[in-house]
Amino acid sequence: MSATIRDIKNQTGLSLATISKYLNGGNVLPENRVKIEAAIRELHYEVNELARGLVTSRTKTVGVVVYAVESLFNGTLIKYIGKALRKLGYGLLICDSDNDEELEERNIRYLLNKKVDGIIAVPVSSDGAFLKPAREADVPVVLIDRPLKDSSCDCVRIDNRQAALRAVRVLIANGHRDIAVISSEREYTAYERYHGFLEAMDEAGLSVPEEYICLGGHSFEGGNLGMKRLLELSRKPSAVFMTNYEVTLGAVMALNDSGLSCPEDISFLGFDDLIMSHIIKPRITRVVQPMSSLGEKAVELLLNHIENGEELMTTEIVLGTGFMEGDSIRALE
Amino acid sequence: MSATIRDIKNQTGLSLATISKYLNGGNVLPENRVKIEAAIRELHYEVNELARGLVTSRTKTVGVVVYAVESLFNGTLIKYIGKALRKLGYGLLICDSDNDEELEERNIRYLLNKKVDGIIAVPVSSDGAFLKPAREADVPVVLIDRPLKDSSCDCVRIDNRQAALRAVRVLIANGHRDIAVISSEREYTAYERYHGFLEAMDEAGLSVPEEYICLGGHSFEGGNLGMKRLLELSRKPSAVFMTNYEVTLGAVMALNDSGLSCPEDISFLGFDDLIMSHIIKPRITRVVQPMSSLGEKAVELLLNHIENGEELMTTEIVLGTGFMEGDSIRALE
DNA sequence: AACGAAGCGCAAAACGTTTCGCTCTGTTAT
DNA sequence: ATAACAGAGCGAAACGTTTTGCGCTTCGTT
Repeated sequence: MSATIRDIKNQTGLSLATISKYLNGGNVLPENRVKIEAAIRELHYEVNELARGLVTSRTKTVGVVVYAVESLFNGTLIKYIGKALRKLGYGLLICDSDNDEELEERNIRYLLNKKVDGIIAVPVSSDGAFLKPAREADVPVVLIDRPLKDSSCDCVRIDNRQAALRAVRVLIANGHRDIAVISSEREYTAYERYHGFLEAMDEAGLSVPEEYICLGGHSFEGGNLGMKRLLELSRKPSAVFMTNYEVTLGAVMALNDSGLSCPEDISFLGFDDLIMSHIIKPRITRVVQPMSSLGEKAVELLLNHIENGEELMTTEIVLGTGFMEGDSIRALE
Repeated sequence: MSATIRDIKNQTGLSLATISKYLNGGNVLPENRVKIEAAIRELHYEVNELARGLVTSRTKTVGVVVYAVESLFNGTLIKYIGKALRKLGYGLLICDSDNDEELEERNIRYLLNKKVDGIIAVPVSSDGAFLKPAREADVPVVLIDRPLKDSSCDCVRIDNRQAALRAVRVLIANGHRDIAVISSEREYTAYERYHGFLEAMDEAGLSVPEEYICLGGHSFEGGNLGMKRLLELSRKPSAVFMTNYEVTLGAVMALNDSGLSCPEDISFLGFDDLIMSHIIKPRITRVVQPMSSLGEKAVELLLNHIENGEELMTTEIVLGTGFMEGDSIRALE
């Protein structure tokens, strides 16, 4: 069908080795370079990556495993990862784990079978077992957003606890004392942000009544139900901290249903700055993650392993977060 | 590193051909089958897809090109496409065209170079030029959502015009006469839905004043600005039809900013049933697309081409739409 | 008992690259 | 002038599969 390196050989009279050398950036005599380039243009030659991969055992493809591909957080991440990867000539093979640990492990195996050069994951599991096949095959892995329990894998993330701590301080500085939190204990990010909240409260000498703590899951439902519960309390909090995008949305919806309004009746502090945050009224004051950097740094880290084979030790990159002021926090007295 | 078919050969004493035949589902003597299976288990053998691909020129990988990977519509589609594909042993290589026709064409070329067996696209372009390289390489393509101008490529989509027509009829049946539309003329889907709207109005003998027609783009901004303009009119419409998800969101936000409310002051008819629709209050009455079927049918169609080489003629699958009642339409008697 | 067909196995040739070890040419340092 | 050496090219062997054509058995039929 399409031209092969052998056709170039026939056309130029050079050997396969020389042409291959040219293709891979080696030095060839200027006259030969000209010949080869002419032949390539003429025959529309393109390297067959499959054949190349077979001998180099490198496919210029990385696998990306996410817990849910339709989540905006992951979609945004995938966009940046893809962009960075393509710039370097790599493609990305996507796998959706559907929040299922078993599927996640199968995905890893699948990608290894496809001979990806590396894997980037936003994992479901926090326990490294699912990465065992990758380690055995010596394929580098970089995690985003969620490190392993034992930190035994490279990871790019934010300092969730610190980000939450600082944000909650703002709430306190605005005079709020009765602050509730809607989060979860299961997911790593949720747990950290929740504990950042507790730390801020503790630091300010404020106590958090049991009923102000809603750990119903880092999901739309979690946020929705949590908020409903809070609004039914006889002594309502003056402010609520919601620890991710979905929870924030769910909570906003619950508020809308209740007839109360923000920030008049209750103040909101949210997390993540994805599309929705702009359209909701009032604009939620929130912690924002550096989405593009998360993706780019992960790619950078992974390619260091792939191309330079850096095996030194596992590195963890912690990026700074931003804070976006909205109109959802009312200053008390 | 890992075991090859040659190791199986040594272990079993059979020839490569026999083992290969077994691997590909051919008939082998029961005793040999047992030997091979034992060896495979023992050596943890797995087919090297690269080598297989080199000789069969099939990679069991399909390329997916979308105009924007972070869009919820595409993310949802990718989830279903991926699921269907994996069931059949195929993987998916994702490319984001970033709404850029030139990048879209480069993406196609890239995928061909990666030797994908087929391509599924939610295209930016409506002109088939970008598919030329795929046609030349004889790689099947299936489009989703947006057919080509000349219908020269397989496509899975809904009947946009019909869906809009029916939906707008509901508005009219509720007593609305002064109906505005926020849409676009550039994108195929927008254009069709807009014309479905016009058809419904025409059918009912209603005229649409110029200023009720906002064609500012199928985007969040388009919806937002369109709605703002409508709300500034001295004679406001009693209802507005918004022709996709982003437009709907933008319009809802504009309404929120205005102090008016839905459905008391104005009625809404939206399009697409993605997460957001649930959290917005009031719940928008809307047209819903069969997201999972769109993805699954596209995969089915593509695999027909890949595995059976069906070349008959281009087929177009048109799926039915649903209608989700919300509380955003006020009945004017 | 002979014969053709069917079933199964084998060796070898592909697929399109990269890489290894070698030769050749020409240049620099002694 | 010569030894040493760097630069560039070459042929051949690899990478791990599938596929093709052919030969051997075995079985059922006449």
